Amino acid sequence: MQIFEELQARGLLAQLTDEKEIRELINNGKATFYIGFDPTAESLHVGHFMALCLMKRLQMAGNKPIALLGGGTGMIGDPSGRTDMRQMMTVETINHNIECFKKQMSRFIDFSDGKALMVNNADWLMNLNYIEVLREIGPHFSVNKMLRAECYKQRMEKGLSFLEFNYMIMQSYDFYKLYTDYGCNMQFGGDDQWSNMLGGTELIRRKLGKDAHAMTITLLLNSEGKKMGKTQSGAVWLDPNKTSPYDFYQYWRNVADADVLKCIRMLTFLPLEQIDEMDKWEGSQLNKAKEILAYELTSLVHGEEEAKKADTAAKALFSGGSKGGSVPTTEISEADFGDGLTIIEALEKCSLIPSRGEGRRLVQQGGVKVNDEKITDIGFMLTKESADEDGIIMIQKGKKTFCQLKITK
RNA sequence: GGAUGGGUUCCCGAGUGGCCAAAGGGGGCAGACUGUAAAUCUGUUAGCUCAGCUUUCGAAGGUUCGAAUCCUUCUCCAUCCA
Repeated sequence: MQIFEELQARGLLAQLTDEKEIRELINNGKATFYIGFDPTAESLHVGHFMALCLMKRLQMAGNKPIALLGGGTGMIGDPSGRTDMRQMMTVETINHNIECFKKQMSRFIDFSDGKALMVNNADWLMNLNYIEVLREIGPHFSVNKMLRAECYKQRMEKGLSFLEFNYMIMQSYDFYKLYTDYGCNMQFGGDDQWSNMLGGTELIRRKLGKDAHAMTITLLLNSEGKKMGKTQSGAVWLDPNKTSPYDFYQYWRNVADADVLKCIRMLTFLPLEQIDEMDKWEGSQLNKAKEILAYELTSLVHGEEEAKKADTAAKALFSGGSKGGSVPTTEISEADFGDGLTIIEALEKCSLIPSRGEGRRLVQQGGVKVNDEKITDIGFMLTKESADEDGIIMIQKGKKTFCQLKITK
């Protein structure tokens, strides 16, 4: 099975400009393709991860990837599919984020010996001359057509600023620039990028009379149609300091039954035959599939060692309550611990609650356990006797959230 | 630039002088049931030193014993006209 067929079988392909051409190119390793990443945060997230995996797969098949960092486009902010304008980022933030992106990307993609390129569109976008651009590029874009683009639909009701409206033009220009400078003949991206990407192929055709191709990756949606990789408190980050390997593991361990197989297919590198086998699993057997998903992904993102730790921690906690592995730990000095902490103070210390009021409520509703024993008295004191020989007190919030409070000398 | 409508708590959305920390829904959190799933049911959802107090209804002033509600100015958004 060749790379194109594999991508198809994994359900990764969404829209393509020309299926036959693209198949031909990537199966024969003749594609030089780019994927753009706007530095919107200081860490990559799951959506980026999918794109990077795609990059890796195609690289392994002999194609040449270009990772484009959006130092210039990040100054504008992509309005695609959003209901309101992004907050504008300062130049400092953008540069900081770019540095973070670079580090993370190098862990997934081999950039050595020109096997892959990393470029920053700030290098050419920042110095454009307004009038020149208008005359060179402007005539090739129809405002009517742009306004009809799917990605602006939501914005036609709420309002779209001229700043954001120009995003598509900048992205199109990127593709044009990469085509002329690096022979980049293909662009990949998330499915929400489709109209922006078509802008690029169109521009290349109009300006150079050449064909370039675009292909989008299916957005990873859950069975309710929402983007995966998001939690209440924000995205699931790849940076271990922003989302710990344990939390990362838990996120995937907890996906809905209906989504497990899709996630395994799209996100892991497990052979398709093995996945098809799992497809037959049902009911509580799917729990096993979730473990595999969580383990595989954690291992890809954080390394095998971290994956093992998260796995042991989870198994220990959910089937007994003993400690071990990488359970989130909060340390407290003996002096700070003093004669003891109230249960509320302890919850606060472990960042398990956003406010003390919430803590009280939790305790009163029976949502807190200490060393596996339910606490319902809000005046409950943790003392040194609560700790085991290693000075650890296991605090549990709800069914799934654990934190060990460790008293250090 | 002109006219009109609007900005309410995490989101949507009621509220038009005291009974308002503000209806209802969504989402979140917790409990029950389970498989760390889904569905369902129940409770809860501004903060604190929690039967009390403090901060909140775009912003700043003002009227009033008392303002999310009335007045003034400012600001932001949408629609229509230019």
